[in-house]
Amino acid sequence: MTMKEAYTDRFEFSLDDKGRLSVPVEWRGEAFEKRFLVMPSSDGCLRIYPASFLGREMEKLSSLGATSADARRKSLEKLASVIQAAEPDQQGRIMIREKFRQHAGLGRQAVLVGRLDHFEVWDPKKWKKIAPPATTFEEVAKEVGL
Amino acid sequence: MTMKEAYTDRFEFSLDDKGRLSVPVEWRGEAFEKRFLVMPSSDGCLRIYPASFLGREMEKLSSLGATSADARRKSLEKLASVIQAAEPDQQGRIMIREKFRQHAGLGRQAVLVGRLDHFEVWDPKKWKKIAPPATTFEEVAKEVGL
DNA sequence: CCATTTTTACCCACATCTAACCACAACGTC
DNA sequence: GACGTTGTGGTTAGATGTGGGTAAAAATGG
Repeated sequence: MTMKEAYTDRFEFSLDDKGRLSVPVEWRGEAFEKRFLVMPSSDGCLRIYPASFLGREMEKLSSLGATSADARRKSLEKLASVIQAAEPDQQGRIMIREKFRQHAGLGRQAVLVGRLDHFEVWDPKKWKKIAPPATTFEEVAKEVGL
Repeated sequence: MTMKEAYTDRFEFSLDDKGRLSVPVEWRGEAFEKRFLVMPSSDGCLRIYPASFLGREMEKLSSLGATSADARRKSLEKLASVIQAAEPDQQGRIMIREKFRQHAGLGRQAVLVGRLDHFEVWDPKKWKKIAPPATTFEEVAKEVGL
């Protein structure tokens, strides 16, 4: 797998009454994909992956034993039923359906959090509650063993 | 792993009110990367790594068992959310967002400290307090056993 | 099948911010 | 001195985030 560029940093942007959300210019380069999948997350945010995510998952299926692939396929099919595809308009915004905004409790503001191969969208209040209080390099280095 | 060139020496440069900081010409050669990751450090400075750092870490993930990769991924994702990517302008300066300047307590001056595969950015006052007093080659040679 | 309402995509407008450009003093080299 | 480089500071054209209008498309309902 070739990694091009990673989603990093945090941004706070506004959602207009049409449900449009700007994707930060930092995540718009040639190395980034221009099509996304919006999925509800169990921790109360939205996870937004590059569209190629599904293709990769489906490829993984074919390199799996028939029995274990079957269970995975069922799970993926379940996931597919709650995924919204989204493509930015010419201003770089993606439209997030109301169903999804509701899931994340989104109002007029949203926090976008970079997570390497994808990013998350949070309601600012929720984010403040669950955000780690100043993540640092050393903290993670210890956990990961750099 | 191919080591190209190492970040060495110390420099004191100024930060303008736009948050721009010159990268020393000593660290600008062809052998150095032209894209950086700015990360907050727990000792109150900023750690600045070549951008390839993240790519290498992500590749390590894919060559790991699914279970142990999961915990590592979570940690790396946490780190990603507090990383700012930065690219020098045509004068060789990188823009450091206010969020990060605040973390390091940076004013109009900054000390840049070479750390082999990365460098650190310090507020001059903080640096004076923690700076090691005049290390010499022989001293370190004894410790390391050169 | 057509009429009506709702939704969506495209376009334009605009304030703010950024990045490219220019300028220049300090320094070092030839 | 003439020249180029480096660090530093401003100016400005263009990009960016945001809002709204409108026409096309889709959904809904006879």
